[in-house]
This record gives sequence, structure tokens and C-alpha cells, in this order.
Amino acid sequence: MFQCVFSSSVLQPHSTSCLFKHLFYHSATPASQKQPEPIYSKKTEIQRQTVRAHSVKLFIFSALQVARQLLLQQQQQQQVSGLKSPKRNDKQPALQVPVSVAMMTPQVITPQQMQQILQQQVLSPQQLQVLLQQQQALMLQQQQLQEFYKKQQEQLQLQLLQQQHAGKQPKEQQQVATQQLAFQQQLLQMQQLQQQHLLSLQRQGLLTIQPGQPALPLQPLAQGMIPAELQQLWKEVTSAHTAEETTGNNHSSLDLTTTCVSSSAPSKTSLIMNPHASTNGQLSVHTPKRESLSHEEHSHSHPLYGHGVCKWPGCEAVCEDFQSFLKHLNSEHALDDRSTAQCRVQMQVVQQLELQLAKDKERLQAMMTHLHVKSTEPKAAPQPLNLVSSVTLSKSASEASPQSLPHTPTTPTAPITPVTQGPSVITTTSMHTVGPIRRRYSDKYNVPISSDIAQNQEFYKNAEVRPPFTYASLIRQAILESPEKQLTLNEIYNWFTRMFAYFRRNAATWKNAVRHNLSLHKCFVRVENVKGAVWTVDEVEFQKRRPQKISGNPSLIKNMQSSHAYCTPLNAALQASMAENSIPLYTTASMGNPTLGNLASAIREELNGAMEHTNSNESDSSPGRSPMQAVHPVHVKEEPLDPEEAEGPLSLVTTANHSPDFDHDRDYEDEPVNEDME
DNA sequence: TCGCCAATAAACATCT
DNA sequence: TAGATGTTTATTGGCG
Repeated sequence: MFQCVFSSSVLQPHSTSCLFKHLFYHSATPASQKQPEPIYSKKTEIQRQTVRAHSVKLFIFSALQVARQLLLQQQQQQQVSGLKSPKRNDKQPALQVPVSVAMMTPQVITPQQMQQILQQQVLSPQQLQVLLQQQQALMLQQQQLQEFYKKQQEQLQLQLLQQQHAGKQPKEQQQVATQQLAFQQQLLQMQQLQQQHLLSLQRQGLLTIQPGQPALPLQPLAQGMIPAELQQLWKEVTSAHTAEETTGNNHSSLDLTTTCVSSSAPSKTSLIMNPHASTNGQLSVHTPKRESLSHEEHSHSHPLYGHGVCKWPGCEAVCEDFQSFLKHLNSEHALDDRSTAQCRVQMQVVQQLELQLAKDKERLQAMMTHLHVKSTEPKAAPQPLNLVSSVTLSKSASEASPQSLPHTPTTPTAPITPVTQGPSVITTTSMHTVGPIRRRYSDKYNVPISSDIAQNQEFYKNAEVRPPFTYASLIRQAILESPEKQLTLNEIYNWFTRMFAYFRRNAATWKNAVRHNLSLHKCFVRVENVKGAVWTVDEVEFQKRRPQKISGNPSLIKNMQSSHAYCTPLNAALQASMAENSIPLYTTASMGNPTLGNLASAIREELNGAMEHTNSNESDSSPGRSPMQAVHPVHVKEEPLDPEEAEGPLSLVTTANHSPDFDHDRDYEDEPVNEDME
């Protein structure tokens, strides 16, 4: 009986196939149905900040409604009161200095406050949609208010002119002045209301205030934002979200050095959360502070600008410099239906990608778990799992396991290197091969043995997984890991059993193989000392047999090609997986959003880079290049070899794919040794 | 299909 | 004398 390893599963498949079906069911079942979604801190933060932003924006919206009502009431009072003007004769400030629209605008939250509120938020598409609708309503109201204020101001100025020229209509003038005063009083009330709301938010933890932020809840009216600025800020917020999510997981927050809107605001407090992040820079046009920033800095960090091209989804307009990019951004990607729709689409893309990532992670985990379960199945998989090519020991070897240890119950973590190497991990045959099929395994894919063993130490120790290296490589590694770079045969045995659970079984087989390799390969030198015979590694011999020059070694070139070829099925798999899980994403891609293609190409580049890095890393960290190994003394075989025997087999440790680990001496005795490859 | 090569098996010798 | 150690040969099977 096998028990499914899924935490939420209680099914106990009675056979391997049943278990496999069960696992397949798990794989096909949406994650939400089988176990809770992995809780990512970022996700939680997103939700929290979304609520925060939502509350604040709703508040702004409601505050504007209140303002509008007040103004309407004022307008009605003005119409009703008619000539009942106050008898004040003193000059009102509003009369001396025309009341600006900004003064009259009920935007009491300063840019700093707004930015502080908004700087951390990441909205879900649904929430953004709601907010965008609110935003549109907000803009509409702002426009109405603005028009109303303008009318009022025009009337006022007209009256002032008339008064100056004709000295007439003092009543109307006073009336308007009173009206303006009333406006200010009402706005002050609103301001206080807003302050209370902000304090309330602050108390609820929905609004964090920087310690150095002076008088956050309340700012003078003169420091409020004009509607245009607010509109810009809204744009910036939405665009910044788009940009932030476009850039993926860089967790960039808004760079408020580029979003400091009002120069009049006492923005002494630096609100920069991430100096490398940026926004779309829309506000830099009218902010001296932003203009002080170098455009190179912008262009280097702006997620929507790179290589002289606007990276707005589906745009790719060529912008010669950052300035023109900003103009283009402001003109072509202003806040309109198209941009908001694209923003929504982009958010869906990101969401789908995150969902896909979560699913694939889960799938990977299930695969790992599944393979471990399979490796410990006593019936179906009596042989230890071979990571490379599912080597199953021969019948006699598997039967002759006097030192077999019980299977380790621990669940080892998956090997790092083979996973990242991709093809070196599991072949399709490993899933289906049954019986004593002996398959060749070697140091494939240029995995540096030392790093692989170091990275996957726990895995190899706990899982009966055959290390993807030849016996010769392992022997050499064992010797080199020893303090004196020499080991007795028994110590080599111990190293094998200590480091690899796989070698805790079938001792007769692999020990024979170890002895065979020690004798076979010239690079292993037997040295007699006081302890008896110890084995060392002859690095010269070892390095002689590493024809790894990429430019000249066809096997390496082939390996490189196969590495690249691996990317193609991976892309296909990725896209198939995406298609399987995210139709909207495909819709997005079909709309011309290059995200999917970019993602695929990015992954392809990453893989290529990884492969190249692996190759270079391998050559760097290859045994032949190890400084430690380079200084290792060369031992001479005490037993003079017969010339015929000297042609015995040797192996390569870290040659390319399908290259021999250790080539026979015979093969290299007459071949020119390419020293460049060392 | 063939050759190469690592893994495996086994025989044999030598040593402890 | 048994077991460990070391050597050699043959076979198998993967892979280019």
C-alpha cells in the first residue's frame, strides 16, 4: 500500500499504477481544490496594500462627493440668498488675490501623503478595475468642480474689473467674496474631516506614516494637489502598477523621487523605498526636482523604456532619448480607455504568469515527491533510481545485496544540479524502464561533480539515487576530498556509502567496480605508505584525458547543441502548459502583447545562459582546473607498467555529454594531447 | 550497423 | 583459510 504524499490526500493507492493515476489526478486538479495555495508573503502584502489603497481611494472619492455637495449647497445658497450679502467691507484675501482653482479644489491630501499611501500598493485586476471606474467618476467630478470654480473665478474677476472701472455693484462683489470665504470654510471642514479619516486609517493600520513625515494628515490647502496633478498621480499610480508588474518579481516600489508632485509641498522627507525602481516618469515634465535627475538614470531603470524603444505592451515605438520617451508616454499612453484596458490586460498577464509559476512549482514538487515515492516502492521499483538514465542493476547484482540497508524513509530534497540541468535528471525511459536493463551513465551535461555533490549532498545521502557520475569520477572526488588527497580502498568504500545512499546496497557490485576502476585507470595511483596501500590521483594523467576544448571537440559541440535543443521542447512545454492553464494569457498574447514571447525568449536566454554558464563553470571548476588539484603531487605508479598494460583504459571525469569519462589510455596514447583545454 | 566506452561480472592472484 | 585487495578479461548495453 502506498500513501499519497499530498498533505491533503488520504487516498492510499494499492499499486503503482493506481498511485500514478492518483498522482495524475493530483496534477490535473486545480491547486485550490487540493491544497491551499502557497502563501507568498508578497501576495499577502499585495492584498493588504490593495485594501489600503482601496480604502484611501474610496475616501478620496467620497470626500470629493462631499465637496461637490457642499459646493452645490453653496451655489444654491448663493442663488437663494440673492442680495442678502454680508455687510463686510473689509477686503477679503480672496479678493486681493484671485482664488486659484487649486485653492478651491478639495484635494487636501498632499502629494506626499498620496504617494506614501500609494507607494506600496499592488492591485489585483479586479480591484484595479473598480478603482479605474472610480477614478473615471472622480475625474468627471473633478472636471465639473474645476469648471465650476473657473466660472466662479471668472465671475469674480469680472466683478472686480467692473468694480474697479465703474465702482459699481459692491453688493455682488461682497457676495462673491463671502461666497469664496464660505468655500474656504467648507473646504476647511472637509480638510478636518479628511484629517479625521486619515487618523482613523492610521489607527487601523491601513495607513503608515513615515516617522519623519511632518504633519501628514493635514496640509494647508495651498499644498493640495490641483486636479491635474491628482490626475497625473492617478495615471502614475496605475502606470506604475503596470510597470511594476511588467518587470516581474523585482518587487520594485514606486520611486517617489519621480513622483513628488507639488514643489510647494514640504517634501523634506525622503520617501524613496527603492532607488532602483521608477515610475513612468509622467510627472517629470512639471517637476524641477525630477528634472534634476539624470535621464540616463531614468532610461536605465524605467521598465517601460529600453534600448530606445517604448516597452509599453504592443507599442514598441522608437524613442531616441528618454525625453522623447516621456513625451511619447504622456501623449500615446495617457490615461484613457485604451491604456487602462492595456493595463488590465497586462495585469492579467502577470497574474496568469504568477498562477502558472505556482502551478509549475507545485507540479515540480509533486514530481519530486512522486519520484521519491517510486524509488522507495519495494515492489515496482526495487532498484534504486538512477537520475541519469535509470540504471537498474543486473539481476545478480540486485539479488546480491548482503549489505542492503532499509530504504531511507526521509524525503530528500531534489538534487539541485540535475534539476537545473534539465535533461540530466530524468529521461522518459526512467519512468518506464523495467527489468535489469543496464544503461550507461556518465558525467553528462558537464555537471561539476564537486559542486553537484556539495549542492545535493543531503539528497544523495538520503535518496537511493545514483549519482550521475562515473565510478572514476566519484573515486577521484573521494580522494580529493580527503585531507591528504589519498585514501585506502576501504576509505573509498566508506566515502561511497557515506555520501550516497545508493551505494549502501549491492556492495559487491559497486565495490568490484571501484576496484576495477582503480586498476583500470592510470590516473589512479597506488602508493604504499605506513598505513598500507593508499590511492591517489595523478592529475597529469587525469588532465591528459580531458579533451574538452569546445572549439575542437565534436562531442562537446554536440553537447552544446543538445543543450540548446533542450530549450525548444521546454518552450513548447511552457507554452502548452500556459495554454492549458491560461486562456486569457493566450488572448493577451494574441492581442499583440509580447509578454509571452518575451517570457519564452527570456527563459530561452536564461537556459542558454545557464548552459553556457554550466559549461564555463564546469571548465572553471573542472578537476583539471582546480588549484587544489593542480598542486597535487603527481604520484608514480610503483609497479612499472608493462607497455601493453599501460594502454589500459582511462576515463575522463568531466567530459561532455556522451563523451567518455575516462578514455582508455589506448585511445590517447597516440593522440596529441590538447593542452589548451586544461 | 558499427565502434566506442562505461558498467558489470567474474576469474584469478596476492596479501593480511 | 577466509576475506580483502588488486588485476585482468569478457560481456552488456547506451550512444554517436
